[in-house]
Amino acid sequence: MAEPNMKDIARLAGVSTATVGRVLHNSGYVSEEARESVNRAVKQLGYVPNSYARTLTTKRSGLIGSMFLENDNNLFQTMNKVLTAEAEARGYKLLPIQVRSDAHNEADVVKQMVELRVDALVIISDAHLTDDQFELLRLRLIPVVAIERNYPKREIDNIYFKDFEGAYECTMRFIRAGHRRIAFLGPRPFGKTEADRLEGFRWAMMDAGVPRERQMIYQTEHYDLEMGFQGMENLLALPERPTAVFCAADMLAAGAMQALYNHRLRIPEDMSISGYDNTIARHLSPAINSMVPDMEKLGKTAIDMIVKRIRNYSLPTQSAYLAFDYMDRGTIKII
Amino acid sequence: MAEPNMKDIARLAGVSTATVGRVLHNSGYVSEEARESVNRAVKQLGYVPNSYARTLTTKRSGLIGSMFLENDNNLFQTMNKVLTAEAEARGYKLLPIQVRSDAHNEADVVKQMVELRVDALVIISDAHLTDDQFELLRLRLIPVVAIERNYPKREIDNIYFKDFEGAYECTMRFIRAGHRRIAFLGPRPFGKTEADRLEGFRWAMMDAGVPRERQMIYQTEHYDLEMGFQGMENLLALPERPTAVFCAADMLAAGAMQALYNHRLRIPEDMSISGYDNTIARHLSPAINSMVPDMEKLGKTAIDMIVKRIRNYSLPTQSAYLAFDYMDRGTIKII
DNA sequence: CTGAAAGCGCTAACAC
DNA sequence: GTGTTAGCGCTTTCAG
Repeated sequence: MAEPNMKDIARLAGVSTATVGRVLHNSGYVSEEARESVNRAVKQLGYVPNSYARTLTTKRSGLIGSMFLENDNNLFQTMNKVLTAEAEARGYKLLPIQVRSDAHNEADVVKQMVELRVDALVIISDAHLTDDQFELLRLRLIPVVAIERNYPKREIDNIYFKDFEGAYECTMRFIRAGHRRIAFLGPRPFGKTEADRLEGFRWAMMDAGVPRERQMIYQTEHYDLEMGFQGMENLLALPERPTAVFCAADMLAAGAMQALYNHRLRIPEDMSISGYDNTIARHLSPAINSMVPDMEKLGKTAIDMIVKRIRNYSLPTQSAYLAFDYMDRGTIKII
Repeated sequence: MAEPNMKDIARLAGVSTATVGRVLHNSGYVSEEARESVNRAVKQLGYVPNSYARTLTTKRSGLIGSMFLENDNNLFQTMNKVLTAEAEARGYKLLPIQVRSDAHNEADVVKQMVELRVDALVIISDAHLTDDQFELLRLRLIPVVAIERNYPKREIDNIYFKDFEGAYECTMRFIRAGHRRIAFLGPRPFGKTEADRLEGFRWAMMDAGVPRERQMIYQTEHYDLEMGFQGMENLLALPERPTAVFCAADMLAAGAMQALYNHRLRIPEDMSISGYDNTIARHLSPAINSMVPDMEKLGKTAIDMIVKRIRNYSLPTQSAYLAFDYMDRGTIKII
């Protein structure tokens, strides 16, 4: 018998399937005697409940989907980890689906999620949805929470990190250490996250008395290593080099550091540097300062929003801003 | 109507659910007329099939589970990516579940997989199972393929990488460049993979005329950055320093490079180095030589083994050894 | 070419 | 305390 079911258990235990159910869910009154014989039968037959039958009846999958793009760094992986942990703590399971960039796949992920009847969906960062997909989710009354993205026209909860404050603090650290010629090396502001990081830098610099037009800013198209390399090369070629570079992502810092290495410039003696997001900062030579997002809080907040909205779909839109911690690894020279 | 089903479609299209099914699966004869009105109804109602009902009837989930431990590097993530792609090409979906190390979770993952009625299971590297869990899978006739691990007593297919050959080649590259004082910095041989890498090094060295007892070997407990750092510190403290270090994992190389950085030793001028597995090799300063596992092949092989065993569970055990490619980034000095 | 109907395994009333 | 039974939405014969 490859697939024993409740009926098999009931028969072997000499009870009805209802009683088996009661034992399995610890609900209602069951005699000690019945409970034991059911448990024995379960063990003997190696019974494992069929989640499909259960979901079909209860119309509740207990699944929270999570969509994310493939990505070199492990930021999304970490997010999924905390989401999984928190989801389980609240009686749900996380179903993480990586959106591959090839072909039709992108459009199908949401359909897949709906097919699996997820009770809610987390959209991580730039795993963008089309209007049709949002519409599908709305029709199905599936709560959606977006991380690091906002969809103002839609009833979608969102969670952001305090990127303005984070970038401001990062820059301030350089300033307080005596730097003035500080460069910004980061992506062009294609999203709020990116824009906030740039603005955080700009405001800190202005507060330090460096007017906007005199600020050194190198913008990249993405978060790629090569672009960080190129950025640093450009900055080094300037008539007046910066003494410090604020990289708006660890991966860009990694590329930048390869350029520094080629030029035989040392950190922090010849150049001060910091990264952002603390993804690979710890693994570089040397390990660099970075901003650490509060992941625990992310998990808790996201799942909390979801649970609330599952209870009441028509709640007003929820928002949250989460903090960073500065991780100092000594890559800023004090001058 | 939040959840239209086949009956709703049938009613709206003026046909029976059987016909709806035929249209949905492109099977059997359906009049053009019927087909169109069904498709129209599907669109109009935003119908999405209920996978739970389908699975309940067909007793085939179309899911292939994949279990892996959380891990700093993105090797497992890459594996899941190729497995997903290949699974989809063969009409399956991959269900990747990360085994968290906290509490009971470890034991429950397999049960979860069985609850979801996965058609097969991939065990990645050291996501080890207990005897009970194997037994559960065997009872259910669920095919299992293990990557980088072997379970000789059980009917489990396995896939390995050619770690002996890979390590041999890595070491030979140093030797051919004129090095003799080559150190091994890698994990103690707690598994076949690890043992093979160590042996590959040893044999290459012996072939180069360095007797076993004169080989410099520093063994670590795991693949941690800190252990790589410590290892390099130890090697540098030797009366006769190595001129080259073969790191049996990129992460160890990253740690080792932090030690080199502190000592102001440059790569490859002062020390030649190579990593392994090509996980973060590309991101380090400088980017280092590494062994690149053939991931495409891994995906294809794993899913192929699985499909074969789904067709015929009692096939003899299948094994595969996959090759590496050497990636030269110029971190070996020619002497 | 199309429809009716019998399950798949489980849950949740509702009786007893 | 326990058992009966009616679905959940789909696939799949089997008749037409």
